[in-house]
Formats: sequence, C-alpha cells, structure tokens
Amino acid sequence: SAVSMRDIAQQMDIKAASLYNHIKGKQEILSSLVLQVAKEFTNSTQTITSQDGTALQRLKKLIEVHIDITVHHADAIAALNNDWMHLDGQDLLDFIAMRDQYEENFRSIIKQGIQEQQIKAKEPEVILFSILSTLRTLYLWNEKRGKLEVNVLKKELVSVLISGIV
Amino acid sequence: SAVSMRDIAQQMDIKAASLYNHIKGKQEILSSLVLQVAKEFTNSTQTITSQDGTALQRLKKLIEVHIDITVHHADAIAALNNDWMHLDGQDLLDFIAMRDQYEENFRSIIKQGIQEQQIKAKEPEVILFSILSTLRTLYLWNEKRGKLEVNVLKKELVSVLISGIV
DNA sequence: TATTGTAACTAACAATCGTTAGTTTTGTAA
DNA sequence: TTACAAAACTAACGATTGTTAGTTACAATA
Repeated sequence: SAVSMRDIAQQMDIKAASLYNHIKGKQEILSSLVLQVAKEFTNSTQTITSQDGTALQRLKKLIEVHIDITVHHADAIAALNNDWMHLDGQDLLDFIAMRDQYEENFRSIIKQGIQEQQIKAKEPEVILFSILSTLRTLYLWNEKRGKLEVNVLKKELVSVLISGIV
Repeated sequence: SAVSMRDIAQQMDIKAASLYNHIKGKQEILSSLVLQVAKEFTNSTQTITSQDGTALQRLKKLIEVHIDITVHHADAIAALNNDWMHLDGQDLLDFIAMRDQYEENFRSIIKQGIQEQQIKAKEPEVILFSILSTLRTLYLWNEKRGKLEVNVLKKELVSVLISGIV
C-alpha cells in the first residue's frame, strides 16, 4: 500500500487507468510477483530433497540455489518477504502451503544430517531458523554485494553457515 | 500504511479522533516505536564495543543482548524492520546515523577477531551480514520459539552462529 | 481502403485516508 | 458544589485511493 497505481504507472510513463488493459487489478501484481518466486523456491528445494546425497551436500546446494534465485529476482523476493500476508483468498492459502512445504524440506535435510551425525545434535529449529533467516534476507544485501562475485559469495556463505566463523 | 488510525483506535476501544489527545499524529507512532528500540540497539552495541574482552567474548554478548531486546520488544522491532524507511525529516536521518554506527560497532568486533586470529579470515562483510540477518529477523521467530527457554536459545544460537553446525 | 484489436487517454466514481473543529463526558481538586 | 483539565465524542474537511466508463490513437490484416 506504500505504492499507488499512479506511482506504478508513472514509472512506466503511462496513466494509471492504462494499467488495466494489462492486468485485472493491483492485487494481481502482488500475487503474480509473490507466487511466481515462491514456486521457484519450493520447486528448487523439492528437487534437492528428492535427489541423492549427504545432508551437507544437499545443504550446500540449498544455499547455492537460494543465492542464484536471489540474484535474479531480488525485487520479487522483497515483495514476498514484506507483503505475502496481503495476498487474499486462494492465493494466500496456496502461498502458505508452498511455504510450509519449503520449510519442511529444509527441516528434513537438517534432521537427516543430525541422524547421520554430520550435523551437531543441537536444536534443529535453531539451526533451521538461523540458516533460513540469512538466506531470506540476502536480497537486502545483494545491492551492497558490490564487487563480490556470485561464486565467491556462494563459497563464503556455505562456509560461514556450515562451518561457522571460528 | 497497512494500519489506519481507525484500526488502531478500534483496538483501543476508542474513536480515531480521540487518539489525537495523546499523540501529534500517525507519524509520531512510527518514530516513537522505531527510534526508541533503535537507540536501545545502538547503545547496547556501543557499550559492548567499549568494554574489554576478546572478539569472541564480545560477539557472544552481542548475540545475547539481541535476544534480550527481541524478547522484550518484538513488536517494535517488527516496525523497525519493515517501516524505518517511512520515517521523515530528522527522524530518518537520526535513524540512519544510529544504524550506521550500530553496524560499524559490529564490524569492528569482527575485524578485531580476524586480526587476533580468533575468527576465520573470510570476507568480513559476509560474516557480518550472516549474523546480522539472523539476529534482525529473530523477532519473526520469537512466537514460534514456544517452549524453548531464553537461556537455552542464547546458548544454542551463540553456538550455531560462532561454531557452525558441523 | 476499410476493419479490427490493442493500448493509450480523460474524466469521474465511491471509498477510505489522516486530521481538525467543536462539543460533551469524566474524574479530580478546591 | 464548583471549577478545571483530561480525554472521550460527533461530524466533517480535503486529499488520495483503486477502479470503471467511455473515447481516441495507432498498427496490422483483409
């Protein structure tokens, strides 16, 4: 709600009413942005979960995929993080379902790692939260990433999130 | 802007106009929430930075202080994270100055740790971002924290953020 | 050239927004 | 009981919101 249809139109050198030749309404802009990138996240984690590999190999892939999606869809991820709760009706239900499945995929990999003794037997939810919050707010930091090349970022972040900083 | 003055008044069993007997306007609600908790964060990090201790000891304290503030001011932190950019005039300038100083305090501790070889000589900005984003979004997770006692959370989070998960 | 579909436009709608003016109720102190 | 201040109220203001109706400009096709 901080951006009006007139704001959006102005950025496109168009009048607000002209937007309605292309979209049904403002809500469609939100759901289009959010659901598209949510699908991408959920599909990616689903693919990784269903593939072979140790927990750490999978976790590494999860981190790398997150960075790739973030670099390519930073703006849509901003919309997702800040405004998903303003989706309505079935869109909101769909989003929550995808989000739950996405988190459950993440959680299962961590639990697998604990069982296989690759990951410390700490509270799984703390590990999950710690990694997820870093990956989810990566978009905020992407501009300031500056000279840091994507592959360097992947390597460093995998190292920090898995091995810690000591 | 997702919450109107009438919404706020309704939650207080009051009419919207009555709010103006207590506050100057809507903007004051925002700046009051945001600046108050921002000061608390900046003061805490400033105190820790100025005290003696190794980098890791200080980092541990930073994490613990963050958890304490989050538990007591979860709602104000939500406002800070989502709406600080809607502050206006001097309030916005003050906030940014505090935020910069807060981050610089964090950064100096990490650099100290690298210099003293307590912390891996990785990209300092990646380490800074990773820890900060976890601490900043802690408020989102605080409700789901559930049975996890505060002291347990502190211990676990310190362990995960510093030593990693392997 | 005539036709048609796309996408722009102007003008306006009802709804909601933050806020103000003026008034009434309520609680406390003289 | 009176006086006064605090805090509630009703009613309305101008501005802005998302959206619609009706119209015009323009390009591609028959």
